[in-house]
Amino acid sequence: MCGIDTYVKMNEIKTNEGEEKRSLNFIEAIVEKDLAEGKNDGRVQTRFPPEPNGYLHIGHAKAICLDFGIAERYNGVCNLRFDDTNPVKEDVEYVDSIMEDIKWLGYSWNKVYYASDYFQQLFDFAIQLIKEGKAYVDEQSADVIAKQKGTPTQPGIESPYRNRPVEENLALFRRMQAGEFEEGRMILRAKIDMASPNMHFRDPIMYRIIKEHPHHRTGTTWKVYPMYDFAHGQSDYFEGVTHSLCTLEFEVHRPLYDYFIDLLQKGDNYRPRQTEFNRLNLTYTVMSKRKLLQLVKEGKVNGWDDPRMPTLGGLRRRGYTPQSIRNFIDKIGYTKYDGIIDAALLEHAVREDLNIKAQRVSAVIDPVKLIITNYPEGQVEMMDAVNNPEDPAAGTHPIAFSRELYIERGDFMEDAPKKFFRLSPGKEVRLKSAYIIKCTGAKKNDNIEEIYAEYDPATKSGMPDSGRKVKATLHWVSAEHSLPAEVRLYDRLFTVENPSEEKEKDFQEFLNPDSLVVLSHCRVEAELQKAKPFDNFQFQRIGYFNVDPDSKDGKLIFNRTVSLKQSF
RNA sequence: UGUCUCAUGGUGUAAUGGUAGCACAACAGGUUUUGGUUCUGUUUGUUCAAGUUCGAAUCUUGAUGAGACAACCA
Repeated sequence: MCGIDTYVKMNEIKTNEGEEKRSLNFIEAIVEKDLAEGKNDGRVQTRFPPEPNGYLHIGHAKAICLDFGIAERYNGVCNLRFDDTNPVKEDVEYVDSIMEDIKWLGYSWNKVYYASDYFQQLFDFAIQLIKEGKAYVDEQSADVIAKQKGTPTQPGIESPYRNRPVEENLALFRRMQAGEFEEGRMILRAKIDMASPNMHFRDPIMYRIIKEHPHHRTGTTWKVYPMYDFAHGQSDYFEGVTHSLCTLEFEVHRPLYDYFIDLLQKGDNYRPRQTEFNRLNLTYTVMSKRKLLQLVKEGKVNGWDDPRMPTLGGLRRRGYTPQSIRNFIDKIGYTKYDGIIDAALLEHAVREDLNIKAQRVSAVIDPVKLIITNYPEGQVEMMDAVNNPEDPAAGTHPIAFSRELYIERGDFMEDAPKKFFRLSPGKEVRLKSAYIIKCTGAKKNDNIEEIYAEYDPATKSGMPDSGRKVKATLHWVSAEHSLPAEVRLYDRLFTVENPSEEKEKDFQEFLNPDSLVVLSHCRVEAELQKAKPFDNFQFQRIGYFNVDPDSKDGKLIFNRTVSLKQSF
């Protein structure tokens, strides 16, 4: 059995010359060692093996980047294989979405396989094992079998059907496939060791009967379906996978993986090996597919791509770029340590990516009117607004300036404390891309209704006299020339800090009812009329937003990707 | 009274037996037509104990702690 002994010390690894200098993760180290030892004829092949029973989430992205990344790095191939051995849970809808999400992330597979392609081969292999006396048909109920299995600390006991004659097993298994028995009536088990300290060796189930749910690809051809443990390793072997990468919870399955491969292998210079890495855990984030499915089914969210979901579709609608997700995965690395990643790291990754890409536009989320009392009524000036200060080549776009503007309610204070740099009576600020103004007062009626200011014509952006320093710069839109829009600020869907907490309680306790806040009546600059779904923008000083694909004729909806590091 | 796996700042991740580094987070300061960005700096770490060694995060032994495993799920 391998374990720590497969871990390769860095000093045994020689990196190719000219290659960027970065330390190998432990899986790359294993691959390089295998290559150096001439294993598998120098071939590297991986696979990404999702079960088509849900949408891919950020945790899958970690596996995808590894599976495809390893293949890319070592000139190998990575195939997509749908692990569709349980028709009860699976659907073509998921097959399609999974392929789309992988493509969106920027990866392409060599071939698409389905575990169901191997149903005949697996069936034949099962027959072989029965003939060799290594498998038997058990007619006990699930309940009884579970009890006989023992516990992790207590050995199990053997089934009375364990020593059934080979011919009887063979006949029964064939009759199972012929559809002669009801679901749950009997199963095929491997005859291994009911006293093994590894629970998975206590005569694991190889096949069960499923008749009431047709398979999404094979229809009703099959009445018996292989279990994961009897399908996965063999599928790897049939395909020629050399490095079967999976998450830590499959560690205990590896001896069984090896057991079946041993029985299958034909003594060539090839053998698939399973290596486990740590699954992604994110603070505040529920990643369990079962629970995400529940949220969808109970209508707690609007589908799998609801922007509050940690699915790739949800992140996409929220405005995350594929590059930002790949950068994030790259930062967190692969180890065998089961930790929890701070969601701030994911947010940093998208900020970093969007900062260099996103166009800056003006939007006023909570508008209050600002009147420039000394600006001629009816006059309109087109100002040049910088598209992206991080990218001079991005150019500028025009934005209309007029006598009546909107600014953020929060950018004005009647009685400003010392640390408040923005607008208050008697104080000067710059209006971004426009003039320096001085506040002369405000009309109040419970709330501030209008703010008054005078502009200094000599301070127009870009003019010689415009260099005067003021403490703050505000964003604004022209009242007449701006558009109404809807903005959705998403908070965290879950308030759980540690994913292990959710195991203890009903995860719905962690649902945050305020996770979706719709702000209507916001005003955005007219430039945004040109925006297309999924376009990313940085709203000045507010955060990163993307255009929601739900936007309909003229009605703009923006989802917040992430707020700026600090905003006031 | 099981088997397997893991343990490096608050979080994650590096380090041929030889200066414990990087990123995020936090804090402080410079630049700035947005309190953003950017730049600089600061704080915080090898679970414990014994051993081997000139020298241990790294090797050995023993503790301790954490996770996984008892679906006719994957």
